Amino acid sequence: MLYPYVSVDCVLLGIDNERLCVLLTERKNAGIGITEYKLPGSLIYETEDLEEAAYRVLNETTGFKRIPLKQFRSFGSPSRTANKEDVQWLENDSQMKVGRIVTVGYLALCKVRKTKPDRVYGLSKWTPVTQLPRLPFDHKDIITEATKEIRAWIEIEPSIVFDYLPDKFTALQLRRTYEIIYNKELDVRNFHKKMNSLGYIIPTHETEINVPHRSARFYRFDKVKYNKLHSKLNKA
Amino acid sequence: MLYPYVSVDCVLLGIDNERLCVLLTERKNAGIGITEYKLPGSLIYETEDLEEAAYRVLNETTGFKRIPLKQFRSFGSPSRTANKEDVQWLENDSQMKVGRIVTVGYLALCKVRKTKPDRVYGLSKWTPVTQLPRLPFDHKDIITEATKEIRAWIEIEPSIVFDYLPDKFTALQLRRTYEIIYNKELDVRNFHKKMNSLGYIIPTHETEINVPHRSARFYRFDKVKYNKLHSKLNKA
DNA sequence: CCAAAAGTGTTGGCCCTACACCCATGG
DNA sequence: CCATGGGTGTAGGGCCAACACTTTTGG
Repeated sequence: MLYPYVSVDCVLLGIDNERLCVLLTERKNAGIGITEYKLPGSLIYETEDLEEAAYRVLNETTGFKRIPLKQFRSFGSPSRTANKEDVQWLENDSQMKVGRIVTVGYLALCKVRKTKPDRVYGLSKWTPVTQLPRLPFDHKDIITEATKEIRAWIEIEPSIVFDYLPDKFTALQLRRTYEIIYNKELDVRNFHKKMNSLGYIIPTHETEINVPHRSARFYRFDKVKYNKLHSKLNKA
Repeated sequence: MLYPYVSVDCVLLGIDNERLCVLLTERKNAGIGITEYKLPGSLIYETEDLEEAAYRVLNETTGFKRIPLKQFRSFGSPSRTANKEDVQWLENDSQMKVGRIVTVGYLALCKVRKTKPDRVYGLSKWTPVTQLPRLPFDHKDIITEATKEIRAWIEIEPSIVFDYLPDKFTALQLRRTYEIIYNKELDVRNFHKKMNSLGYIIPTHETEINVPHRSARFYRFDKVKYNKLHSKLNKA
């Protein structure tokens, strides 16, 4: 049974074509010939924890099950449901009468390529955060808050960027990720130095092939070493 | 009209007798001769924003109106309301039937002395976070999360410590505040240097009187200078 | 004169920044 | 041979941490 007072919304961020993008899902039943988008989200079930609901949405939308999702803020203005069209759509979709809804925002950085269209949510689409379409409720505000939050989160838990990257990645890919998220250029040499000094980014013996320039080395993220280094910090 | 699905809880932290303390309010109607405590909190009203509700609770409990309150996390486990006694009390108190409740946690650092007992909330009591009594729902978890959060918040917005301190304060008072919140000793000389280098902590010409040792200078927090310094950071 | 806290400078290490050149590869 | 990105070292500045003594005041 759905609990029609509280929802979760997931802001899934990824990088596509050198732009920071957010995953939007198609609104089903928006009307004939009309395609509208929204943040992936759902009313919670009566017996479901908030985090559980967020992981359900993540999985239904992307197929991912275990990437770290962070609760970053709740949104509860009574005027969230001021737009009658939005409420109407939600009532159709959930088959419930809804009044005011407080929503809990969750955030993740994840791979753009691997997401898939889904039975539950319909088509989804990675959209640059600078080119958002009209969105229902206060979804634009939620996205704005989420993009601010992601930087703070990466500083606390740098490992989340490796959920976004492929298992083997080049120094350039990692650098670009930081450049796009922080929206500034980073010095190549300093970046290499820092990367090598961390101890948990391990050079492999594989390199790129078939590139029209010197081939880049692939690196991998060593989770075990990372965890050891970070568990020490907690004690200090 | 109360909205019996969502509540706010305020974790008001302060320092008393060299210990980090949290404000707990008396549960009214707990039973004859029994004194029970809880976090100051309330169901939200139907037309009230979350932040509005949090400020209402702050004001009703402490008389403070404008100190910065930060939303830090929501708690929504279905088992929050597992304890029937807690639910019973809440139903008595609110005169409403309640089932599951999602609560939004707010956090502030504030002055211990100036709080006052209140008509709405009954007596309140500053209690060391290491000596909490039995608390209803998941209030202990909420306090634990809040004490973790306060450090991160001070780093982002150092001005909040001055809401806790009196208008004129000594270097020792400020240092003790940091020592207690971060739970480690700070070097006196380095602390003075840092304090003087910030530019928004202004020495006054007043000093302590009637102390059995060299009297300390009072400092004040210059909000205007602070804001100027910080608005530059936002642009960079 | 004693106890208690106030106040004050210097040094070394670490980390961050800025900056320029040669290397490997495919076309 | 050229275009493209890969990969490397050094020097200066700022910030933090460590460290000890003299001053003031009340009792």
